[in-house]
Amino acid sequence: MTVPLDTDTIPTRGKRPKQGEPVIDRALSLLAVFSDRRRALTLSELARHAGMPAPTALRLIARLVAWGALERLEDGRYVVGVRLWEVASLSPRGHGVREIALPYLEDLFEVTRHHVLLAVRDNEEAVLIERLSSKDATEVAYRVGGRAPLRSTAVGLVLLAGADQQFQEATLRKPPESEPGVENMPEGQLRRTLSDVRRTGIAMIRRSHPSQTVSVASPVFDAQGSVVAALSIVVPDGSTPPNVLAPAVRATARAVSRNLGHLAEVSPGVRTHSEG
Amino acid sequence: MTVPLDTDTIPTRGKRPKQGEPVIDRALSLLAVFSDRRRALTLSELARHAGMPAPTALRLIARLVAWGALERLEDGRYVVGVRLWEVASLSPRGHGVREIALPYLEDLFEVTRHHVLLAVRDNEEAVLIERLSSKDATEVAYRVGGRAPLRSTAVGLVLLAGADQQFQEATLRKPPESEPGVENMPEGQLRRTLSDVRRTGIAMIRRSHPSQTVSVASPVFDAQGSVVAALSIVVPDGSTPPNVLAPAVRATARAVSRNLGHLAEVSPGVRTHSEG
DNA sequence: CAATACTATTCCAACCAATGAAAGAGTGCT
DNA sequence: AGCACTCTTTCATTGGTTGGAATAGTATTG
Repeated sequence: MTVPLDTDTIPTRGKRPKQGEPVIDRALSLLAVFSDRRRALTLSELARHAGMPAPTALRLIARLVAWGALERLEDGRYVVGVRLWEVASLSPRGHGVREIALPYLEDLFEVTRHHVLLAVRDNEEAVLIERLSSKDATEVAYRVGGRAPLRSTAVGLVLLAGADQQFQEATLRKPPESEPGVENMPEGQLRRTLSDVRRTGIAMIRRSHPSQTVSVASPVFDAQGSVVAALSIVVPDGSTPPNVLAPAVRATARAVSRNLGHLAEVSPGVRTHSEG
Repeated sequence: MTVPLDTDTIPTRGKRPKQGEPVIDRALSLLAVFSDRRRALTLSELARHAGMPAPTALRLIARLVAWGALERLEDGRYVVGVRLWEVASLSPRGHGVREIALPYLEDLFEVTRHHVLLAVRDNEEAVLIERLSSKDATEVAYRVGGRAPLRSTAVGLVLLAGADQQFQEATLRKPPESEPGVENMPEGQLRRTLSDVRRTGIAMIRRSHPSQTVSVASPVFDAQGSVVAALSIVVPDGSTPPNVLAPAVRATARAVSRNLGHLAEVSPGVRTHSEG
C-alpha cells in the first residue's frame, strides 16, 4: 500500500474516531446523572457518569447553564436549576394534580398528623408527587420526586390496579423484584389483590422497613374515569386501625377526583350495603 | 450510467439556506414555549412559538418524548413530562429548600389558615416554590412555579434586600415596571424600605389586585448567612393586624433557617429592646 | 519544592448528525 | 370535490458538533 502521508508526525487534530448519540440525548443524559444521592456534581463527574469526554460535557453544560436548566455553585459544581423546576411545574401529571389535590391532602394531614402521599405512575414505577409529613413523623422510605415499585407499595397497587389491562398483564408476567421489608405476593394473590383494590377502592400494605408501617391508598380519577393518581396515608403499625383510616383516605381521594371533573358514579364497589 | 445532471429539473433536496442555533438551545426553547397558559401544545404550535420548521421541531420533540421530558397526550398534543419533574425535584433551590421548609410552613398554615408562600430569587424575579392555601382562601396572584416581581411583592422585597450589593444597585437603577394593584415606590423610599427589611427581618406589602390583601414576608438564611428564600403570609386586608402576623412569620422563617444550618446570631435588627 | 495526578478549559480540523424544502398522508371544513 | 390545515417521511447538503491534544490551574505527595 502506498503511504504518501506520514500520519505519525502530524498531530491528529480533529480526528473523531467514531461517535454516536444525538446531541439532545447527550444533554438529557447529563441531566439524568443527577439523583437523590448526587445533587451537586463536578464537570468530570458529570462527564464520567454520562459517558462522554470532558470537553463535550463542558460545551453541553454551558448551554444548559445559560438556559437555567443547571446552575453553577461557587465551588464550580453544578446543580439542577430553578428554571428547569419552573418548566417542570407545568407538568400536568406532576404539579398539575398536586395543585388540585394539595388542599385536600392538607385537610387529611391536619386531621391525622400522619404522612400523606400522592403518586402517579410513570412506566413501571410510581413517582411520588407530594408528601406531607410532620416534623416528628416516622421515617418513610420515599421522598418527593422519588420512585417506588408498583407491586409492593399501597400507591403502587392502586396505580397498577387502575392501569390498562395490557400493561397489567405485562407487569404481572415479569418476575417480582424483591424489596426489603415487604412480603412478595405470588402472582395469584396479586391478581386477587388488584381485583379487590378495584372493587373496594382501597389498597393496603404493611411493611417493616425502614420502620413498621401500614399504608392505606385510594385511587384518584380524572374526568374520563381513568386512574391518574393514588393518594395514601402511612401510619406506624398499630397506631390507628386501618379500617378507620380507609374511609378517610377514600373520602379524600373522592374529593380530589370530583375536583378533577370526575362525576362520582355509583361508587365502585360500594353497592347498597355499607362498606366492607 | 452517466447522467447528464440537469440541476434545473431535479428538485433541490436538502438545500439548507442558512441556519443557526445549537441543537440544545433549540430543544430548550421548545421547553420554554410551555407556560401557565400553554400546558398542552400541538406540534405546529410548538414549532411556531419556538421559531423553527415543523420537521425540525418534530425530530427534537421525538427525542424529548423518548426521554420523558415531554409526554404525548391521546389527542396528539404534548405536555411537560413527569420525568422532567422528577429531575427538577433535585433542584436544591427548588425542591431542596421546599422539602426542609414544608413542615414549618404547614404549622404556620394550620395556625393561620391563610396563604403561606415560599419563594427564591432567579435573576430579576422571585420564583414561587411553594404555596399552601385552604380551599376557600382569598384569590392570590401567584401560583407555584410562577414568577413575581421583586420590587412590588413582600417576598420580592425580602429577596432583593438579601441580594448582593451589586445586584441591588443594578435593580434600583432600572426603571420600575408598573404593576396593577400596587403602588410603585420611588427609588429613595425603596432604598429605605430595603434597609428596614434588613434591619427588622420583615417586609410588608399591601395590594388591591386581584383582591385586597396584605403580605408579610421574612428571609430564610442558609449556613453561610445568605438569604436563600423568602417566606410570607398573605391575608385579606383588615382580617388580621400585620403586627400580629410579623412575629409568627419571622419565627417560622427562623425555624427554617435553623434547619438549613443557619446559626441564629444575635438576631439582626432586634437588639435588646423588644421589636419595632 | 519538584513531582504527580488530578480537574477545568481552550483550540481546531475533520466529519457526520442535523437540517428543512418537498412531497405524501391524514383530517376537517365548505 | 376542493381547500386549508397539520403531521410525517424522505434525503442531499453542510455547518454545527466533535474529542484528542495542549494549557492552565489546583490539590496531594515524597
